[in-house]
Amino acid sequence: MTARPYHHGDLRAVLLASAERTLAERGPAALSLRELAREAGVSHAAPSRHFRDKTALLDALALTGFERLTGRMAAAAATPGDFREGLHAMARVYVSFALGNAALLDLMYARKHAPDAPRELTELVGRLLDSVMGIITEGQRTGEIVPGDPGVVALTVASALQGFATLNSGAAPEEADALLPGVVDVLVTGLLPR
Amino acid sequence: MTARPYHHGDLRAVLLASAERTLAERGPAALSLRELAREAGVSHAAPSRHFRDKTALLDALALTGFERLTGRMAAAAATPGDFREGLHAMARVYVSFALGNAALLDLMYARKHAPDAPRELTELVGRLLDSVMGIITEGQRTGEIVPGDPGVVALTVASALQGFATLNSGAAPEEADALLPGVVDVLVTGLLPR
DNA sequence: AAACAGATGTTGTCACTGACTATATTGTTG
DNA sequence: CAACAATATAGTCAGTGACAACATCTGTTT
Repeated sequence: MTARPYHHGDLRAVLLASAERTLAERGPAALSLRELAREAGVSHAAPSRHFRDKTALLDALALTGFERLTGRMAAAAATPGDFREGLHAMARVYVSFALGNAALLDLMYARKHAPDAPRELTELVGRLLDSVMGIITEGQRTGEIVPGDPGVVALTVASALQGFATLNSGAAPEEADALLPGVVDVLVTGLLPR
Repeated sequence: MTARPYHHGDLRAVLLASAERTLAERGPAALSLRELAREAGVSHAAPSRHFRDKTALLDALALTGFERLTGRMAAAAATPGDFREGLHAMARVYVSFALGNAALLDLMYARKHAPDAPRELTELVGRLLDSVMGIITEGQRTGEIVPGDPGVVALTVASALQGFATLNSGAAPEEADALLPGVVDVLVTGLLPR
């Protein structure tokens, strides 16, 4: 059979998958278009047919990352249970994604903040905040959560999750898992004595 | 006088300063040892006398960043006032550094989490957490803060600050300044109604 | 003061990279 | 089947990080 067909057939997807693996295993500096092409068994210029330049590939990678993360967060937000359970569930989802894809998450936010960031990226991040906002407004409706601007409350929660991930990246996952519930509870009850 | 002395005199410091400027203005991808050398007016191989390789320069840069940040945080922690004021002050310091040096902060944490991160980096980050821990234990001593593992409380605060910075990087600084006090207050009072 | 040694800087080179151009092959559609 | 778009190839260019060999400077020791 076709020992090596002229057309790869699925180059774009293969390049993205390969790039994500390299990113996770050897960091962003080790990511080279030419090496990706070699791994895919195509010529060094083939990737340019699917990504105008390296940045375009990174943007596409960041996009897939946000899509997956947003999907998981939306799913976690939709599972039944009281507010506190829901918050812990979302925290687990976010942090487990962040720690399991640390380099990718770095790239995601780095590209999002780039001056030439594509519109889709910022939109997806908005939807991510929406999923947090959802359980906040729901909790406020049932009286389980302090009233006030839900945007600020959601931002506080999202900030804590993202920051926790950044500060614990590189640490052993079990360690982070052990710390997370306590952090979420501090978030829930606040710093002031009750 | 010496039109261009053989010895630059201060190459290491100039390279670091130039690198930080380039990082802030054009991003990490635009950082090239050769360009730094050109800007400093030395040959392309001169930087290797001060930094074994590019990573060593980045590590040194990350180190200076943590030194400055840790210093400012310690100063903020030492200023008098009640707990809530102190917390707001530290939040302002951390976030203003983070937003004013977004690319550098990225680099700082990226290098800290690298498998070959130098020991000094992790030590400095520890001292940074200590400065947060300081006002927490002090607040607990005076009864202004909920008792419990101060490490977990400090981690929650630090996480929220770091995450806030990440989520608001790229936004206008005034916007972040407007949001931060509300976020800190949510952190202080918690999500549960009182 | 002369000699030395170590630090600092230079030139030259290598393999690798991202980007570009021109060309070849394939698949599709009228 | 012929035109056309999509996809891949080969070749090339300037820029890069790393390294090696050599040059110059500076401080110290004798």
